[in-house]
Amino acid sequence: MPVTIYDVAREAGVSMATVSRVVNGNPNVKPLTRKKVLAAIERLGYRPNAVARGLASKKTTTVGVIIPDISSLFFSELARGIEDIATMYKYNIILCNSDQRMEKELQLINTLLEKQVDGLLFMGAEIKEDHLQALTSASVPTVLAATRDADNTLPSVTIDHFQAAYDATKALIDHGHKRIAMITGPINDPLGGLMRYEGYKKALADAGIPLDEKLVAHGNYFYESGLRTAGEFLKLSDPPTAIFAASDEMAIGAIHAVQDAGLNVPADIEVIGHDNIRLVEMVRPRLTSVVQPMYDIGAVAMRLLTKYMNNEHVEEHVVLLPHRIEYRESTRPREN
Amino acid sequence: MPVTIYDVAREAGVSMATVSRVVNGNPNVKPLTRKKVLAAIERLGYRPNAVARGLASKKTTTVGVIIPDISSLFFSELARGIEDIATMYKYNIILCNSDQRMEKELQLINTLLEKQVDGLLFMGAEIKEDHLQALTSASVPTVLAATRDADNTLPSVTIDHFQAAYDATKALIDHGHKRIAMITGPINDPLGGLMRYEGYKKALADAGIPLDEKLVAHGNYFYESGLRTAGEFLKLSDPPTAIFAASDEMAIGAIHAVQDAGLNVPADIEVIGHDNIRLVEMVRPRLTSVVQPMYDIGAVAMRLLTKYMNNEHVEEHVVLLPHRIEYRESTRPREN
DNA sequence: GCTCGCCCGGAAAACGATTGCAACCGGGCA
DNA sequence: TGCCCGGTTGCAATCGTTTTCCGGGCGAGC
Repeated sequence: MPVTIYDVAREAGVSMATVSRVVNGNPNVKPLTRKKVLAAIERLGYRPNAVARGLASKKTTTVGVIIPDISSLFFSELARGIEDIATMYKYNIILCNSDQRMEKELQLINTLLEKQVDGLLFMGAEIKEDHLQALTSASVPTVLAATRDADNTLPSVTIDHFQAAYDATKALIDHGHKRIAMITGPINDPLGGLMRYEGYKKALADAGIPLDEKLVAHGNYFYESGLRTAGEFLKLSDPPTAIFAASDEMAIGAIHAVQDAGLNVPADIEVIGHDNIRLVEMVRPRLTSVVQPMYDIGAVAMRLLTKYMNNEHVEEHVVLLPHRIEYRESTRPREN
Repeated sequence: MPVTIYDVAREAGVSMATVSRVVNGNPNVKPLTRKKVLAAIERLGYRPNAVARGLASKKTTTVGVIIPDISSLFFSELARGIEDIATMYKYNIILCNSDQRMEKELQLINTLLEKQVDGLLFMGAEIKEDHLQALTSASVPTVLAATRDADNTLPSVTIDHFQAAYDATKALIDHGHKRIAMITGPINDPLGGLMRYEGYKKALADAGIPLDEKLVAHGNYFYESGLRTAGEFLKLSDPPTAIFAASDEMAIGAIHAVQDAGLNVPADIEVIGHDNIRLVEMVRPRLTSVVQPMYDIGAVAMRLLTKYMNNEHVEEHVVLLPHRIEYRESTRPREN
């Protein structure tokens, strides 16, 4: 039978209330009394029951995290940022994989609310009406990380995907390319799929380069799909001279497709990836990539959430983190 | 104010006890009554409070997971295995990063026990006396994943690291190599550092090849350390003709070191990695590697834990999963 | 027609904390 | 000497469930 606050109270000759005060660092306790209580706690090996505490105080110091797939390089880095900041603020994380399946996402939200989490951190692709409804069905603050809902009703932390794709495409254009292929994400991913594609299109348009549908493919962010779709590009009668992929894995797949075709990166074809995951440094040639600060996105999102949980004032609930392009050997050195 | 079981009871015209029975699927409820209760639940949008439930039932359906670093490819895959099985058995996961720091590990164990987790899944390198003591200070079942304590007092799920390293080294020997380098893990890692090293030594000894200390380096499992230590090997007057690394990242680093020196893998130097993370398919040449089934280790560990939590009988508390070598292009085709 | 069980469902006691409120205790001040 | 006051402490209600124990009602067997 575990020792309870009552046992400590008896042992120390005080009331439960006093023990509770000592445990919670309430200053209204005489130093001598505090010492007695602390001694009793030590002697008995008392460990406060967080569940009971949660029931009484209506706070669990736990936040729910819904993530598409923790085994993904991208999301695991994000998760690390989340967890670090959570720890810093004394919160624990209940981690759930959703596989982006809506049904599972909704169910997870519900489960987490049942567990009385103090806040919710949500990652996913599309945010539908059902999500919003589920998320607001209880009054726990929610923050979206690396995602946004269509009309920005929920707080979120992302980068400007449109601009990022624009920049990457522009960089390729500045290198003199006219035939620039893009491997984007699934069409149902508003940010990774659509926004990046839009940025690509805009950059082409601004440069007066006509869009060629044959140079656009949709991948699933994984290596395989990059390898495959880039392979298709190379079979065209008029193949691209540069490729921009919406994920690093796909970009690396593209590089290998190029190499397998006996061509050289970057001499024959330049490649730019997206996200700048750790992987980009582990391939030859090392991959030029749009830096999406995953760790920071997670960290900032969690920080934001703590503010909501403490009822602190936040001035801007939609935060855009800066991005930039990290140039490596999969693109040719710039002129300047 | 959220709706409670009491509200539901009033709405349905029954007692709290009956509502509880319905919610928990207790069969002792007349179908008609059940229907009334279910209707009331629906009408009110009742969501059971898991904290209160946990207090009353002394079960939280939550397990604590202590992991060195979730952003590592190796551990995130493991975590995925854990989470999948946990979900399957209706458990949630509280995920904590330890960075292998003992102090933090002990503190995390304590926090998780305070939160009344029903079980603990621990990953780390070395298990010391302090760990054992902390882990047994409450009576929640614990399983080690991808780790073992020195005298196997705790349940654990791993592969046979000694044999795995032996096999890898042997494969290299069978290819005719005499100068085989090893990049192993830190010396304070009993499995990844020591055991693998022991297996390597034994294989050499069995083949009558003298151990050359200059061909042994300790890395930290990361790419960088593979790149660096392999670079050192190549500077030797009598460099190795094969390298076995205790992690895939280090192996890939080694490959790049070799390539950067103008040599060819596998023609000049063969390389074998360890773990078979997803990365091995994303480099050229693709990496031959010892398969450590991370996902399965996590899954099996979690499954084992559920058995302990349900007081089911388990016949073998130390489980060794099978390993094998997956041959790819970083080694030369075998003769047979 | 009566008794014996068996279902069902209710009352109420845990579960282990937090917390508002009241009480107590000296000391300072008038 | 009496009163007020601030700092400490205790009492007891409360949080929202689960679960034990009990009793009422009803069908069946004799």
